[in-house]
Amino acid sequence: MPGKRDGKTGLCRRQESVQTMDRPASGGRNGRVTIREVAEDAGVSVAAVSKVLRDAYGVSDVMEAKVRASIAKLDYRPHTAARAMRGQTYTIGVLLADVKNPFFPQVIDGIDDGLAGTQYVPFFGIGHGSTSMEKAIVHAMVDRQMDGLIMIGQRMTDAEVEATARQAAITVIGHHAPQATLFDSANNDDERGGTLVVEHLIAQGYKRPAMITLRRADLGQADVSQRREAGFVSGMRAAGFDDSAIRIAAAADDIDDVTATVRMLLEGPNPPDAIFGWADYYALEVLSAVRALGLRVPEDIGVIGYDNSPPCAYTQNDLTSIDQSGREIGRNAARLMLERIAGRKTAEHFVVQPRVAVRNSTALRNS
Amino acid sequence: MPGKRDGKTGLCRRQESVQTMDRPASGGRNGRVTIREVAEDAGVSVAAVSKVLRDAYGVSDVMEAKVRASIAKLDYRPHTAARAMRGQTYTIGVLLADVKNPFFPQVIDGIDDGLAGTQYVPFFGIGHGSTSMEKAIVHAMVDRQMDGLIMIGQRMTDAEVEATARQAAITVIGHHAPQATLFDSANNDDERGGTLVVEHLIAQGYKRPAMITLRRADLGQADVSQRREAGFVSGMRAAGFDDSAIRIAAAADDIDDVTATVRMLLEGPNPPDAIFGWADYYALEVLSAVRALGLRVPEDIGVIGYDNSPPCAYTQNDLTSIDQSGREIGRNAARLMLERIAGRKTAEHFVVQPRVAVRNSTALRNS
DNA sequence: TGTTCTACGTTTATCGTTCTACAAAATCGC
DNA sequence: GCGATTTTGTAGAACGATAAACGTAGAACA
Repeated sequence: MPGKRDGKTGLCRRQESVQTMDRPASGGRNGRVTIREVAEDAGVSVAAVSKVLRDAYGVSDVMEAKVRASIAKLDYRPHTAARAMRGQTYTIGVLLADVKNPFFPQVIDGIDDGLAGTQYVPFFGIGHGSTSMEKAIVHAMVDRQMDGLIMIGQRMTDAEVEATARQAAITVIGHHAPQATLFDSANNDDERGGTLVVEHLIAQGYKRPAMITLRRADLGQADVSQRREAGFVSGMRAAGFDDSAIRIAAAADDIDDVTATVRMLLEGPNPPDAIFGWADYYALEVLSAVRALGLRVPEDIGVIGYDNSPPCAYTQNDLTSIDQSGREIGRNAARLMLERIAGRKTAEHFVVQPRVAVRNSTALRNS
Repeated sequence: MPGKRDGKTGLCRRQESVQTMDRPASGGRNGRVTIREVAEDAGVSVAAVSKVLRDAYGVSDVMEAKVRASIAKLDYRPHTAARAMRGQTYTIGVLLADVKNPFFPQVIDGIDDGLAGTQYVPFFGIGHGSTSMEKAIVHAMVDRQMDGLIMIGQRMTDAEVEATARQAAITVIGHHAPQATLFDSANNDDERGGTLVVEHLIAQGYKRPAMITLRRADLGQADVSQRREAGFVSGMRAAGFDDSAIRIAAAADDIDDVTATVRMLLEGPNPPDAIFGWADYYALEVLSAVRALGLRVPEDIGVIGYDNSPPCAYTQNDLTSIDQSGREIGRNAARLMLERIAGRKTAEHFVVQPRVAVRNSTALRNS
């Protein structure tokens, strides 16, 4: 018995139990108005109300008016779980790889923009940077019959995403899969962005740029950090650097490791004079590390990030960054999602061009 | 059998659309394994499977083993929507007042801790600082039969929360309602925290502390910013300040307004020598503003925040802050929630004591 | 020995929607 | 004015779980 819920089935001898009214928090309807009551009140059939709700075909203006009046009068709200049994849930699951990344709020704003005025509501799952947690969340979303999933910065493989795509519409953000046919994507051109970084640093007069990127075992070529690395490399080559002079250090997603990696770079032989953090939240930690070493930014060392998230603008950061129009990306992701749900069967991959948002952290002038 | 799903009622508004047979995106089961198939495979009744699933009373070990084997073999996952019709959804809705606040991730980690090992999954709704949006999200959560709601930093009135509490178990975080009986809460002692700020600043030698707080029309006494203000005021009084010397300026949740407010304070008569931002994300903007004015921190002006969120530790911020043990709060909120769902009927209000996390931004020494 | 209790398992009604199939009414074409 | 459509509306079967009610067999008790 211990550990089991609900010790009483029909076993109680004294069955006279008074039907208490108090509804515990869980289960059971709470005097919720149902579609049946609305139908009764409006003097039409249940099916008619359902049609009005879904904006379906075959509803006269007069009937619609009656039904809407009753809905308003009774303050009826459709029971989403019941809907899910037959139709849609009008719910979009959004998987956030983590909640600390200051870039994501912009994307979320964009998603909200794109969903505004529809019946769809976004709910968020937070992956905490763990692939297994991401998978669990995706499962939980599918179990809940969500109509579509938007995944931001997730690290699942394309195959895993495609498997899920058979159960719900999917749009990925921060993951390049231009060849994918079963799901859509919305991104900026991360490779171009990586190259922009080099071009900007060189133009500012820096001579020895290095990059700090994300260290993870499970990254594939589709990952944004890898694309940015690729762009960085080709930019460096184009600027005349020998491959042996192109330095990319990897650090775990953890301030201590980022700090240690920065130290290693700066205290080693031939230290860089500018560091590119693959994302703002890395670059902000790079700033912290170089300041802790007593270096001046931008004179002793330039720092540049990626995302152009709000903290970049703070005076104490004043961080140059690559703007990837997060809000625009979010807006388009929502649009793609709605189109998929509406029936589009072919894949679409939205890409926006990045640009440099110049601030003081790379303000070294050509000497 | 696989019969004709989706003849799709020839009812489309315009008859242009040719409905294809497979609709991955919306509705309909996708070859999902059902409880019935599990029952058949295991050679027991569906009720038996259901009992195993719910860990309910009346299951022999041998039957449980059989059922679990079949579940594993068929990779069965319960259909949450179907469960919601009769029982629970095993879903906890978490309302985040906004995503930008760097304090919330800690709380979320705590919630995850508290939910780990249970069947419950948290899903997040994001309020973007708008009360109407908060209400919409709460509605959406209730519509989806979520078993409980944890609200972080929301601004709804107690009456509104209590109305919702009749439909789902509720725990609030960042909102003081010690008298509430229908829902639980988990907080730090914000009033004490406000006083701690004054005590710390005075001990460091600052002479004229001021506070910058949140300006909103709809704040009540239950709100954390108000509690912190109250603590600040009583701390100042205890330190011997006359009421006329206690300055609390309000700024909208917006970097430009915070910057303008800081300017106004510092360029006005009798400027403060230390500023307390009611939350870290305000204090970080205060730091930005004072640096933009060319002031040195901590010599010319001390700055202190509240929450002790990760960015405080960055060298460029090095921000003293009040630690309110967010993770602990989150953990307890989850615990309270699970207890409520399990049937607790009396309210419980968890409070943790705040403490000062000293850093360089208030390092002025007694002269 | 008969009665009660307990443990375990099944049958079946039910939750609130959607959507197919069908009927009735209105409109159209000629 | 009459058949052929189109429009508007309804009835009722799912959807996949939960849980109340009940059956049965054996153990414990008297």
